[in-house]
Amino acid sequence: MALFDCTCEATSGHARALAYETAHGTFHTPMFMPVGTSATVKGVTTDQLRALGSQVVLANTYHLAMRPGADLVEEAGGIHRFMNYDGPMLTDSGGFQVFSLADTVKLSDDGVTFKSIYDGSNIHWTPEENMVIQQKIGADIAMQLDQCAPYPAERAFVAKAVDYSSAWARRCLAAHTRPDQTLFGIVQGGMHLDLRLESIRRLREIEDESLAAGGRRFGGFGIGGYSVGEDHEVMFETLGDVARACPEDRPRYLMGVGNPTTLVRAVREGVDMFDCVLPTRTARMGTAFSSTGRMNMRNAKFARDFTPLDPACTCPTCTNYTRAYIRHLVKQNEMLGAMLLSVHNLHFLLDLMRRAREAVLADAYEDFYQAWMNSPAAADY
RNA sequence: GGGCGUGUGCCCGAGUGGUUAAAGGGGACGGGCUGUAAACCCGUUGGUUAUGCCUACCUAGGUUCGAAUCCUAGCGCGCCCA
Repeated sequence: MALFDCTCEATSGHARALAYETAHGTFHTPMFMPVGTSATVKGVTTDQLRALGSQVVLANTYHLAMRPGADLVEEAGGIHRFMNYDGPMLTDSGGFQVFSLADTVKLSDDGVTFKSIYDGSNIHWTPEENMVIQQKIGADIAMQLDQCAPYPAERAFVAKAVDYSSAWARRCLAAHTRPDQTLFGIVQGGMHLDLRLESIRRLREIEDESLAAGGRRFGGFGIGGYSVGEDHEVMFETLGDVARACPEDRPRYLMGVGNPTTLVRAVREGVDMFDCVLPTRTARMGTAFSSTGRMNMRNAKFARDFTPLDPACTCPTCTNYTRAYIRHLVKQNEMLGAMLLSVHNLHFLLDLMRRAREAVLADAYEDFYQAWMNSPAAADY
């Protein structure tokens, strides 16, 4: 396989099992990607990530550009060497910060202006400048600069977000040159199917033009702007049509979604990749994912429960520690509690997608889906 | 033995006549977290036969229309003097 080749190994209904070649190894879908915003998956070492079977790990362009700075990461030998992770990596462009830090952001046709959360300074990025930064950081996959619209939002506002995002997609693709890195486009359009399809149409047009001019194409399609406050059912009204309108020969990446049931459903709609802070953030806050549903480890009912966190789980946390101990750590605000739960929650989602992949390879995804939806956990996520 | 100070809800602690079932922390209990400004945020936290009633600011008396708040005595604790 050549760099960035994408092979479809199997399908089962709309669900797919892909193999995708990067300079740091091949990753296989369906897949969940742990989020390591500031060049660290909080509380988890890269050795542990490897042992958990983590494939792609995310980092964030906005945060790394502010601290420690893209030049420093480049000087360190790139993001992989800097954080000691030799697997595939992906950087989000900062598009999510256009949403999450909206109060400090100004948009224009020429890009985005942030007020740094670190020191209050103003940072202006054109799409080209964003590409320069992401290429210095050096992840295997860069995301285009985009605008993630909130929900609810006026249709005109969402349409404008599509305009900005597609204009910036064109400029990002033209500016992206690093040979060992690929660039994903991002679909916007909120909960409006016509805007979503228009967004996809423009991305395909942009890469057709690029290819015709001897340029590159997108390595995959990010589906952004979901999970921004809407009910899950609202997302599923359009997600399947959106996913399947994306090119069939490349990964479809539903950005920012980590709810287990949502993952199982989205794979059935043809989505291949996911990332989310949910497993690690909820872990730090004391919540565990389990085969029987969510467990708030602060709850008094676990005080004298000397059984494993999830008896059905094989992760290091579940094989070595009890609920009572983890509750004690969480209640005392001991950092080990957050670390053990982070490992467990990541294992839960990584393993869920591993089993989803096996089901696709066996052309039995519908059975896997039904089994999950009928499990005690499904209703709890 | 004498002087001065102090005693508040599970804990610490504010309050020094009425708007006080009593600020604020902590703890406890519960909830939330979705391309990470989050080891964070939000509730509840005297009892009850509950738009009321009861019990409560060391104890017992007292002043007052009204006291956690003022007075007296006792008890506990702290510091200083002997």
